[in-house]
Amino acid sequence: MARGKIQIKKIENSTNRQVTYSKRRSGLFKKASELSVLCDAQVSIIMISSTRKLQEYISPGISQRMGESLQDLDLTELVALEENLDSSARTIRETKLKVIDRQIGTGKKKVRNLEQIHRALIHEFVSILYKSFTSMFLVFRKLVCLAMASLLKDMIGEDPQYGLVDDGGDYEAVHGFPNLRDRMLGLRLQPNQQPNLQAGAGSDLTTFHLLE
Amino acid sequence: MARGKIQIKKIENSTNRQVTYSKRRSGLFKKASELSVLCDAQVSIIMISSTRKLQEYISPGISQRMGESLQDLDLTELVALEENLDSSARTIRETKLKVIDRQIGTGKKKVRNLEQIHRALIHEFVSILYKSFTSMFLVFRKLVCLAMASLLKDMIGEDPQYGLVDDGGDYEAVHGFPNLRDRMLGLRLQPNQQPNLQAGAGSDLTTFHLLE
DNA sequence: AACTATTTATAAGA
DNA sequence: TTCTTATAAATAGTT
Repeated sequence: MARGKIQIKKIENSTNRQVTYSKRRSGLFKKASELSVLCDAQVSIIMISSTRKLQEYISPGISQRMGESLQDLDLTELVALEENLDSSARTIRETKLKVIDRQIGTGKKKVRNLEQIHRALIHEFVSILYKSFTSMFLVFRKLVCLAMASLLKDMIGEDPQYGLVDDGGDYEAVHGFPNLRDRMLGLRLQPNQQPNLQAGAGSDLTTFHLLE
Repeated sequence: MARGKIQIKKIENSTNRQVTYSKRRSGLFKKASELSVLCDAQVSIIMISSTRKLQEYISPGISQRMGESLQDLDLTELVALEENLDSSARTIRETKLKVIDRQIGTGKKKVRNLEQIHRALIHEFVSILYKSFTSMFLVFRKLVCLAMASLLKDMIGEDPQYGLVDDGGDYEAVHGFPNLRDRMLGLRLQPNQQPNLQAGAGSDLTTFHLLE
């Protein structure tokens, strides 16, 4: 868009492609940031470059209860969040039932007003749901990253020479590892494992170096 | 950025805010699309407007094995994907072990070459991992949306008059519903439930109307 | 939805 | 990587 018009097709030159990626990523994140402020919206962007780097933008102010640093999230948070969600839903449901009780008690009238209250309750409930959705995604991504880091550690781990002991060849015992689901569940017990993660300086931009 | 410079702060006028949201969302998604093509990258954007609409952009070509329409995903896909991932990891591990065997068999030489092969295997493994990550996110989001739709159905469901039968007042039995986790697990058994979902016409833009 | 005067983003070059 | 700058693209305010 500058010293000449370009065609929107893959840039074949690898260097140019990376430079353009970097520039346009900045532009995209800036636009996302402006949009979230101007329009009071929540925006998340996840990108994976052709060089296998995962980078993301998450607009601030996602949730007062779950807005803690990404680094501090673990699976227990997910459980807490779910309980939080259920608790909120329960409160809303109970309020609704009280309203229904009252309406029925006064003779099954004021249906229109009841419907308005009902709508307001739904509104609050959905608000909680969508906040939870965003938060749960963060937890989920965090879990996957931790599991990936854990798997990778097994493969590139402490053994550039594969740590092999020529003791008969039970390689499977040395190299075997549990599947991703077991690993994710296992993280519940060891929450402070750190992936090889490089956070932007206090900003909303985080870069994960997936490959050494 | 046109007929006058603006300050990047919340637009207080609701109409203007929505108009700007719509315009800038288009711009953001266009930029994302261009970036993914130009730089051969994968880009996902998730936005929630101040009017409680969730919208997303996902760059095409995510995965040949999981790239099916979002509408067709369900929890069984997640399980299949996980098995797929484990299978791939196993293949890579076995190949690696064969290479190690051969190297050891020929006298524990060629360590440099072995390391190169090892790196290539890691590379392939990470490639599978990040594809899986993206796919798993899609499945996860889909699950949450289904669960949310299911919960919402309970609240606004078939009963504008709350479907109450004045039979003694066991409202809890009528209005009680399982928690989100049970609901998500339950979806495994009823995969074709549809949320109130409105997909863009074959494009990469999907809008979820979270509130009627 | 369209129209433009401006601002902003950015491609190419340094 | 960062800067410069000519030019393309995005968009704020208006109709």
